[in-house]
Amino acid sequence: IMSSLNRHMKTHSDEKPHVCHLCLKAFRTVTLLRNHVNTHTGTRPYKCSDCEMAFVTSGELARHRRYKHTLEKPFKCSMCKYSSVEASKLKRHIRSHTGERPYNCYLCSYASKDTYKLKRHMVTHSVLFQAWLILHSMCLTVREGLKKKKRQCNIGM
DNA sequence: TGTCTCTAGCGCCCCCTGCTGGA
DNA sequence: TCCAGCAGGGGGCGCTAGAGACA
Repeated sequence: IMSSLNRHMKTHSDEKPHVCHLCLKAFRTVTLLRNHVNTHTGTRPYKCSDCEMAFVTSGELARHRRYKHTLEKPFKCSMCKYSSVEASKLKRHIRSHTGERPYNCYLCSYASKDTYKLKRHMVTHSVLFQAWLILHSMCLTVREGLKKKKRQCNIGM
């Protein structure tokens, strides 16, 4: 019990002795640091047994498996038939029942139910909107090119 | 005591769909 | 009527943090 308490107390301190040598970000535990470093190196030790996907953490793999393979959706809406793999998705869904819009645009009366919608909306205010569109279409072009290259590689193998 | 593992949570991006206003 | 722009709803993954389990 005391060791659990001691460990919990550490979460209230800013002590993060484990530092990433690649980006200098600090972490509380070695495991967190290792996971973080894996995101730099692309190391994904948790491989899905049913497809080609691989992940940095076991949690990500478990979630992927629920989304793609087991189709298990433990979070159920009490007001309708909607169910979700993740609690946060259910939370977002419930806002469509309650009408809650916590994310306000500071330039107009628009308010959004989630952060990304607000971000997307903000683009319509921006003088850089056109630039964004150009960049976005360039990104899509590059992505399509990479996909094509990947497909060619797979055919080649 | 340190590490692994699970769960929770926030964030980002994307897709599909429906509505609306202008051509 | 068609089309572009925009917002709503939701799927899927990236990453971090806290806490239980275990060697």
